Amino acid sequence: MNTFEKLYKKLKRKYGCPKGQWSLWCKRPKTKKEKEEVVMGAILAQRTNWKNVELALENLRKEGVLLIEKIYQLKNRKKFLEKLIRPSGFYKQKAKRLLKFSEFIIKKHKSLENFFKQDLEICRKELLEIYGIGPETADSILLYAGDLPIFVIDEYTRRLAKKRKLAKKFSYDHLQKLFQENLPKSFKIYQDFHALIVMEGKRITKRVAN
DNA sequence: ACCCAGGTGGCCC
DNA sequence: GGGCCACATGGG
Repeated sequence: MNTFEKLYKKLKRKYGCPKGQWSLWCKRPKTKKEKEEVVMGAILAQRTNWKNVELALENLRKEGVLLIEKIYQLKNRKKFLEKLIRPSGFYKQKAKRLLKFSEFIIKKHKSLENFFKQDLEICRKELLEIYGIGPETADSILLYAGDLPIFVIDEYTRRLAKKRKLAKKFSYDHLQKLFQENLPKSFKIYQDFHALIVMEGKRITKRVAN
């Protein structure tokens, strides 16, 4: 067993099953509706506290628009969408991003399901071409909504890699390659491992703050 | 009254 | 390829 696998086992023993947000994100299989909720969450979570994302998701749910098709229909009611997602911060940008994403899915692929029928590489390339979708958001969507084997690199992963000296370079592509080369190519392991890294990261942040 | 949080795009060199 | 900035809210 290599360093990465050992770390995974260790965190797994420490935290057990994914909790909170991760109980949905790591759920298998997910319904169509749940997958769409994961996508919205991934966009709203950019540079924001998960607690604030939940407030925004709750507003969308109450209005019955926590679906890609429904968001697309709000294209002429941008102010309304902005109001709903306000708690997640950067709400004007994020409203634009949700609309751009929905427009892409509906116009080009009809549904999220159809979109995921393509090869992983094609899916990723198309996601990165959408305004407001960078590598982390794209990979979160592929891994947690699409159940596709691609490892997500975020700030917590980067910090952990530095702390444990898992790498010499810490660019997104390099770290992603490193994690993937040292783990079995399994979306289930990638989903769990990344969730565990975030759970561990939050615990440490909290401890330092106290 | 600060400071922080799963990023991204635009601009500059 | 990398550095700096804007974007905005809720909670400690």
